[in-house]
Amino acid sequence: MANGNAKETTLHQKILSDIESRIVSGEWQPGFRLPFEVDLAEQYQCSRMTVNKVMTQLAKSGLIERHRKAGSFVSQPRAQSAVLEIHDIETEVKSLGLPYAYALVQRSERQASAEDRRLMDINEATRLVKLLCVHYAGKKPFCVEERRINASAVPEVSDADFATTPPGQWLLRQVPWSTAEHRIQAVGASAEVARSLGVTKGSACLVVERRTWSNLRPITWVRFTYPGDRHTLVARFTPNT
Amino acid sequence: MANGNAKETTLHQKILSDIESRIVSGEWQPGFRLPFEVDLAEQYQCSRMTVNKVMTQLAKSGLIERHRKAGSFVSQPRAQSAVLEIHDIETEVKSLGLPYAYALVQRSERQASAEDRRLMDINEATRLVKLLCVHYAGKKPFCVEERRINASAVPEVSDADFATTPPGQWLLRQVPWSTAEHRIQAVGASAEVARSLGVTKGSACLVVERRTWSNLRPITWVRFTYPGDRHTLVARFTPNT
DNA sequence: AAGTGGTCTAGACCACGGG
DNA sequence: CCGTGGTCTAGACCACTTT
Repeated sequence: MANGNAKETTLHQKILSDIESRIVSGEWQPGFRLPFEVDLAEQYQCSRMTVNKVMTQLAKSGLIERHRKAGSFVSQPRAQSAVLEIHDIETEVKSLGLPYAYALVQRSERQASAEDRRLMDINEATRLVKLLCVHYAGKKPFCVEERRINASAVPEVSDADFATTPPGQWLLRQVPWSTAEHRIQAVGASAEVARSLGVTKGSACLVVERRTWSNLRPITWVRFTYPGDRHTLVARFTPNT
Repeated sequence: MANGNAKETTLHQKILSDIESRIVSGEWQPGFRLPFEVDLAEQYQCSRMTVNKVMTQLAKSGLIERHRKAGSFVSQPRAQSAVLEIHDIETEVKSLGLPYAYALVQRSERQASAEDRRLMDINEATRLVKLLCVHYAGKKPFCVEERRINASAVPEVSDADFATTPPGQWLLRQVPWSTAEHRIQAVGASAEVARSLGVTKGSACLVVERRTWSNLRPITWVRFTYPGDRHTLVARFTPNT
């Protein structure tokens, strides 16, 4: 049907893509009630568990909604949620085929200021390491990184040398798994950023801010500022998966 | 452990969050080999299928990697993938507590130009409807929408009246399920956009471009331009789900 | 009250891949 | 080879929700 050339291996994958294509092709419109699990099991000559696995997956992906006693229904299409891959800057630069370089511009350590507390949701007793770095692609500045690291949560940061290692990579080793929130905006370059990036003041820049927690503790806040004409974020969405 | 106050209901949920918290807390470091399914089933006093469900989910979320004969291992933390919710503009405006309004500025229909083909991956025989619209939050312009719709794939578009209904909502009803690719950039406002948005020319704007396919056919291309100081995209990431 | 999905079990067979 | 995960089954009981 509307299926490219996916190599169907397992039984539940076949059933999944079969039902999926009926939905995305419009054969089963939003609101349509799908056959019950027992009936599908009969149709596909398999056990109910196998069908259930498929239906559970379809429900998780948002393609159908399920209600006990009522049945399973094709969802009304809703707000799209796209997956945004946030890569490491070094990886990003190298995937462009350009040599990567990094420079630490400034470093300080002190108690959290009011501004810090606003950005990071921490109290004033918290110690912070603040960094300003520039990432280069070839000779050109690729982006500016402003970073705050919670030294109370990650005490090793006080001894860390960020002269050669970008703080993002260092943190990834210190705090393996985390939760993050990203904010994406367009802003005009400040005088300082414009100087670091080699662009004119006020020119459009893409700003990605990230706050990171681990075990519910704030770990780091970072703001990446990219020249607007040199960087694009890409996100993809498919009903599958 | 590091778990907030999630109300654990089912057995596999309990096992899942138990293992999850061991990983995110660092008790099980990246590279650590988890107990085998049979052993976990023994530990939790349940069947292997239940453990398998949990482990499969952990693998899908990227927290662990699994290899036959070798076992299951805590993953090395990789590039973060954050989920970006792309909302309908009307919903977005109303969620800010502001009255929503919409205006169609311009409409045309013709064969695809070279520029159109570059943006949409279509051939020159394709007919396109091109629209220019402005979305308002209260009295202020909220964003400008430039849109191209594939009239060969969605012939009903020729009769559609976009004077009162934004094309996004109309399309959602015509083409219920689709694949989309988003590109996010910062650009300086062009003279035309600046006029429509009531900002100064060259001021930073957030641009979200979306290409949409259904059944592998290109359906629509749209570019939303938001004043940079009035709009932020938010994306969240958690190891769960 | 009845029917549906949600969960769980105790098996089973197979394919992959490390030793 | 043979241990591991991947898949599948044919049951079972329960919770929820609509009737």
